[in-house]
Amino acid sequence: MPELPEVETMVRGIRPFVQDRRITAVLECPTHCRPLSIQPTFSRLAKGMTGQSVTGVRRLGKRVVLDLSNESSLVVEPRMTGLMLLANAPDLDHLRVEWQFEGEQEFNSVWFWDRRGLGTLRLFKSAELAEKFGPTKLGPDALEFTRDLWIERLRATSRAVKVALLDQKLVAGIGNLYASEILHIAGIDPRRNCQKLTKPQIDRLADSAQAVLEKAIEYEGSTLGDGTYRNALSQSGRYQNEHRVYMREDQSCPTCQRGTVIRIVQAQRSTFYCPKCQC
DNA sequence: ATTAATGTTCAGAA
DNA sequence: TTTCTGAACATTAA
Repeated sequence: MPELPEVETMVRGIRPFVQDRRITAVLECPTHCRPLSIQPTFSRLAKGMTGQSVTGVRRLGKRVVLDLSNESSLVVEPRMTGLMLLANAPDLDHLRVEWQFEGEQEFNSVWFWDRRGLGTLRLFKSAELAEKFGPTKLGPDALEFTRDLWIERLRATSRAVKVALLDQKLVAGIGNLYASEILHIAGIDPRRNCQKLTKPQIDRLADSAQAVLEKAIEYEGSTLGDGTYRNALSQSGRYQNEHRVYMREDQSCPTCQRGTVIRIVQAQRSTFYCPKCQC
């Protein structure tokens, strides 16, 4: 589930213990699970990272990027259940990779933990990275959007607005959970054709996206019922307590009180909304 | 005991 | 060209 707020929380959590520190070892954790997708291979990744310093830690859409002193970057894609941890892994069996750092501070390792194992780790040269995640592959970050950019990008497709919000080429960082929450606060029917969105609706969408994502970062993301998502210290997020529609099927609408939240399926994913006040 | 669902991405088909 | 479908995997709920 890690979407923009969760990945931003991971980046902020590990940055103080990773930035400007030298990597002394990269280790594959013992596990009974199938191996993760690591490119080019685990041993090449370990060789390319060991001895390097981390020059920066940043978020690229829903990915965590560690920039290294040798002009290469590690791209961590948590997908469904991946976590970047400084301590307190939920269990040992799903720990995948450990990076150890030089010196003695409060935390001296970072782990990648992934229960489902759909996450990926990739090491790129700077030039490859720029190409792989350039503007043709990844849209502008959701937090960087302006109203004009929303208008330009949404008007260019005829898909349902909920489906368009999940398109990382259109806008980077929004996933299934926050798409429903954003559209609810904006009062927009998730099935609405993007080309039929009015100017006031797009203005509301722009405001709502900004507000929801910023508040979710402040609350350190959403930890759902299965408790998978955790911050770098393995503590739960708090934004799930603010959810208005996501996973609240049959509950009354917090906006209009008249409607009941319903669940529909779009692009094979659940969408939650209030049919009374989202139109 | 099967089957469906759960967050994401991408290749390949329509 | 754009949009849709299914698969990658582990775990839980019905």
